[in-house]
Parts: sequence; C-alpha cells; structure tokens
Amino acid sequence: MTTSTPRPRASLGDYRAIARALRDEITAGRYRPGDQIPSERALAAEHGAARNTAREAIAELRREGLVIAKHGRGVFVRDRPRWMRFGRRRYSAAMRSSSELGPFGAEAIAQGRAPHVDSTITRAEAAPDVATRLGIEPGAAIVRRENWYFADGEPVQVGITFAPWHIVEDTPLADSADMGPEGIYGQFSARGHVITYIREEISARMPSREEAERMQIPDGVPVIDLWHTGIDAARLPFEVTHFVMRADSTALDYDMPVEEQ
Amino acid sequence: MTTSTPRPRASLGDYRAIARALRDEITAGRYRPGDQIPSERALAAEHGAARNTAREAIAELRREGLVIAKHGRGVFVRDRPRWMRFGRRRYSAAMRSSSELGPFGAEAIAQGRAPHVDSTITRAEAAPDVATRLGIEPGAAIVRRENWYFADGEPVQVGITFAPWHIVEDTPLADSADMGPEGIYGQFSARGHVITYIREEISARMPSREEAERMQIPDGVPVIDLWHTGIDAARLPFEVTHFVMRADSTALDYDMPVEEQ
DNA sequence: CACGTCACCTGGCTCAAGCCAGTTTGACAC
DNA sequence: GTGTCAAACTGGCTTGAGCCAGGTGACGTG
Repeated sequence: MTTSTPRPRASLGDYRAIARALRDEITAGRYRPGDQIPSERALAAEHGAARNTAREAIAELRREGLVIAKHGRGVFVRDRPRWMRFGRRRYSAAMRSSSELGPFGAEAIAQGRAPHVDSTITRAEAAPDVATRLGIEPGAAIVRRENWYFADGEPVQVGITFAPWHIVEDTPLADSADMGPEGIYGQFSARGHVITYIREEISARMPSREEAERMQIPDGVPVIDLWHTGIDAARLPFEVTHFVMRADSTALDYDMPVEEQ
Repeated sequence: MTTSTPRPRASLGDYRAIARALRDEITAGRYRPGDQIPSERALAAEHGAARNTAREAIAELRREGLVIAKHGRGVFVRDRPRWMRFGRRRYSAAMRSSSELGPFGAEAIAQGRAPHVDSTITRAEAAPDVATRLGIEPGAAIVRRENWYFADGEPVQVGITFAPWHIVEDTPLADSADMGPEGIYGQFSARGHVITYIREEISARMPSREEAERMQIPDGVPVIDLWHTGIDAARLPFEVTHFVMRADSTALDYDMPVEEQ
C-alpha cells in the first residue's frame, strides 16, 4: 500500500451502479448499436472508482449480452441481430419445392441476409443419443452430415444430421453436399421415406467454450439445443438432426393441433 | 506497492488453468453434486495465485452453471436438476381430464417432485405484444393471470396468461384461482372456446437481474421464453400465455404432422 | 506516394492487500 | 442443559498498481 490512508470508501464505488448507469444510457438510446462506450479507464475516472471496478461493470453488461468487447479497440453496444424464425413449415412439401435454398436459405433471404452453408459428410457409428431416436442399435452404421449455416458470413446455427446407412447407401445422401432441387427431404422421399411427422425436443443452455469460439458467440448469449426427428408416413423415424442455434438471433415458431392425429 | 519487487510472474497464475483443473475434478466425479469445493483462499494458496485469480476461476465455473456460491458458506457443486418436459399433449383433453393438477402438476409428480402454484389475478389493459396475438386492440380490457410454478419449493417457471375481458367476464377466469376439475381450458370450453390449435413461439435468453432474483436462477443458466397462444375450433385466438422457464430444468417436446391441417 | 515504425490508445489479466457481510462453531456463563 | 457471543471461517467487493497484447494513426523515411 502506498500510504496507510484508511481508504475513504469511494463515493459510490459500486460496480452495479456503474453497470446500471451504462445500461440505462444504452436502453435510453444515448449509446446506439455499434457505438463505442467509454474505456475502462475513462469509466473508472468518471465514477471515481478503480479500473477493476469499471471492468466488473462491463463484465456484467457483457454477460447480459448488451455490449461486446474487442481487444485493443474498445467496448461496443451490440447490434440487436435480426431474428430468424423456424417452425413446422420448414418441413412442408410447399417449402420444399418453392426454393432451392432450403428452409434456412429462404428464411435468411426473407430477413435480407445472405445465406451460405458448409457441409462435411462422413460415415460414422450411431451414438446412443442418435440410436435411440432412430430406433436402431448403438454402433450401427450411419451417415453424419454436419452443416454450418451462415447469414452474412456469420455462423448462426449448426445442424448435424444422422441417418441409417442402409437408407442413404448409393444415394447423394451418403456423400454429396448437393441434394438437388428437392433438398434433403426430396432425397429421403425417393428412398420411400416421406417426412410426415416431426418430433422436436427443445432446450437451451450456455454454449461450451468450444461452441462459443467456433460460432463466434459473444458472452451472455445462450444457445438453443434442438433435437429434430424426421418420421415417415409409416411412423418410422428415418433421420435425426441435432441443431445448436444462437439464441439471440433464432426463434422457433410452431403451430399445431392439440389432439393426436 | 509494499516493495518494488518485480513480481516473479506466478508459476501458472492463470484463472483458466485453475478453472480447468476444477472442472476436470468435477466432471471426473472427484467432487460430486452438493460437495463443497475449496475456498477461494485455499485455491489461491494451492495454485500459488492471488485470491482474485482463484475467484475469477470460480466465476467462470459459475457462469457455466457447474457450481453455485453461497455467501458465508462456500462454493458447492450444482445438483444436476431433474428435467421437466412439456409439449403438445399438455393441452390435450385427455391430459385435462386425467388430473386435477394441470399439466405442470402432472409432470412434476412424474418427476417425483412436489408441485405448487401461486396465482395473482388482475384486470389489465392489453399491451401490444398481447393484443396482436389475441387479435384485439391495444388497451382493450383483459384479465391477467400470473402463475408461479414451484417444484419442491423451487420456482421453475412463471406463466402469465392474458385473455379478453369479454370472454372471461362473470366466470372464475376473471378472478378466481380455482379453475375446477377441468382446469383453465375447461373454463374456456364452457365459454365456447375449445382449445384446438396452439401456436408456440420459442426463444431463449439470459434472465434479467430481476427474474434471476425472483426465480432464484443461478449464474450461467438461461431461460426459455415462450409465447403460447390458444386457438379455438373457429381458428380464433382466445388466450395467450407468456412463459419464462429455467432452461436448466425444462425441456419442450413437440411432435406434430408436417403439413397444414 | 508507399511503407514502416513507434507512441499511444484499447481490453485482458494478475497481484496483494483490505473491509464488509453472512455462517458456523465452540467456549463460556448461567 | 441452554443460551449467548465472539472468533474464525466463508464469499462479495474494492483498491491501485503493473504487465501484456491487440489496434490505430501520425509521422518520417525511402
């Protein structure tokens, strides 16, 4: 300690107060999306607090997803990303034939964003998660199709599709990224599996560190974790897809009859 | 500074390293749910770091939802909460008549947890959010039924139901918590609105500070934000409910036909 | 004009110290 | 035995210092 001053107990020195002040200014529109907020050092001076305290206030706003810090550049108010909505209709035949882009591309364009998909296709063995949903034995041969979906160059969701190998064998499903004009469900149709019912299991959680890095998810943004199962007219599951979606830019939207079909 | 020692740059002094070490011990089962992990001071000593650094490591684990800190007592490994699943069936007539508890109570009991609901019923005016979903004018008279759902005494979700006043007038819906044996949808049925379709708009986000406090949501746990609309056989919406659910203990589970009914 | 380089910003992280407020525990008085 | 109260723990928060690394722009040199 420099001197033995009893530390005058700073006037307000509360990181929550600083956070609140900033939050208010942001929500009031004094700082707009993309604007830079004062630096940690400036905030500290302004509030008569230590830099660490200002830093803690900023950490709180980051956790809330209000701001985003860029090393060496500053802290900026987050853009409220545009929402992309997905629901039951993305699987309908109408959607399928109306667009070469698939449901993701169609929604992206509807939101004025440029879609782009990266695919990696491999053969694999069914993990228990997948096997139970497909009604097959764990370890059975499957195809694994990992798709990264980008809007305006930003990754917004990943979907990993699994299907039994005996269904996809000798079709583009087994090894090609190009699903033709009818998309992936057109290919399954051609093999006799018309998507008729879907099951969607939805939860949310914080991304793992790895997911946060690969999807460039800022602090304070959760992900939607969605297991989708495609079921054919014979009530047999033929495909499951595990989606992980940025929750700040994705909403799910379902309408359905209440009673059993 | 006490002296002008050049600070020997701690051996590892990385909060991420400490966090990783702890995380590994937790996932490996060395610390089990409910166990107390070493105190901030002990961790710091153990790793030859400053207490602040150990503290930062713990903060990371809290954000990840792995541990929970109790002031004055210590830091404990979180119990993995049991999941409650909700889906389309909770609105079905079968569910309605089978249980006096409603879908929440039924699911809680299925999970071996004791359900409990707190209700506050008021008359209000429709906010734009609500009005557009109900297809009425903003500001129109509505009933507002706020329900807090508890499992084993812990609040796990809130649902605020809104319905037009002209529908609920002179029924228990307008002012009573007791919905009778058929539950809330039984009451709507009696007024000519049989729930036939539902629309569910789902997203996820971090809880606000206030929500986190009222629902006792630990750090690092997001919430599922669900707008539910009840639609009758004439395709008219008669009720909307805004749910906020702890995402670490709630999953949504829908199965539905792909095509329009 | 192009290109480097360097000062000066930014946030990221750490340290060592200290005060405060909850919680537990055990010694001591009654 | 029962109650009380203080000591010794816990986490919560703050200070002010310092080093590091990324980013930017002015300035100077070729």
